[in-house]
Amino acid sequence: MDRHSNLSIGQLGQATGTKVTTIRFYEEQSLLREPVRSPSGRRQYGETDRLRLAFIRRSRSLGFPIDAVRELLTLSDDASTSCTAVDTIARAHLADIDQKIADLIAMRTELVRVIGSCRHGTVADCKIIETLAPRAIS
Amino acid sequence: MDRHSNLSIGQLGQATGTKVTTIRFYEEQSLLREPVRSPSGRRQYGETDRLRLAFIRRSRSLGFPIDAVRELLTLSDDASTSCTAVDTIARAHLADIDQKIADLIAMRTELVRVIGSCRHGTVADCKIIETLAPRAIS
DNA sequence: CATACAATCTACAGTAACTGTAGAAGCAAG
DNA sequence: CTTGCTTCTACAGTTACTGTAGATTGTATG
Repeated sequence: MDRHSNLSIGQLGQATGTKVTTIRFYEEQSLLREPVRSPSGRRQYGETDRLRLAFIRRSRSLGFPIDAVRELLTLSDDASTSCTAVDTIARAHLADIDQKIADLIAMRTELVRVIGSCRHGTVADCKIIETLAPRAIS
Repeated sequence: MDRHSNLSIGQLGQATGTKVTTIRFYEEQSLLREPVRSPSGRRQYGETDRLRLAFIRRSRSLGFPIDAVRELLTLSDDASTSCTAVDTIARAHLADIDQKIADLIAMRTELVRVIGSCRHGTVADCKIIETLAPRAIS
């Protein structure tokens, strides 16, 4: 239908906000199929490729790891798949994100506590260093 | 004073919750000095090493990158350094963490929106896939 | 003492998801 | 024709470890 846009790798990159090297990387990872080549060996892409890459980029921007993106692509290629599989992947990823947020907040809380103890003297009685080192506490 | 504990690398690992390979890695990264060796070439650590490693582990658990830990160690080695340098590193790290949290929360918000649109049909009319792919939206 | 098993040694590959580089070749414009 | 940009392949570097192979050493038991 519409694969006649004939984009160079640079143009595809422009169109999707993707670096050229990253596109080649996705190809190597089999997220993108190997494109048609020009007589001199340059990659030529069409609208289908652009849409697929856009899908990949959007998934990645939501933090889905490459493996999950690969699964999502496979699922989306088969229109009869149950959407439940898609939902499962997305919820697993959400749980991951929640865990990361929780970890970072815990880290942050502790770090703020450490920073708050700084009295801006010399390191000799620096509370930050002391807090980091069990040495000076015990 | 107290460097006569003579710990094997395994014992040092036990004492600080660090894997043996990680300890060797820290040595390679010059976070830990090269320890004394036994006649047969095995590493022997003392209390000073244990404290230094504990400092590293605590810093790492707060998310300080290795380079920052290296700086903190250097600073803490010179008792006359101004604590301000330490404070600066810690605050920079805090800003980093805050940015990461903000990014994750934005991601999460968007992901929840995507997941919420799932009606559990087939992929053919899966809102998650649609949301990921610009194709079906336009 | 012999033997088995655990711990240690060095050196290197693998992880995640790219990014950057080198060196060669193609392509368009002046 | 030359300049300069894009593209090509192939490979190294990033972060902070983790795991593995193959060899050696130390320890405990029979």
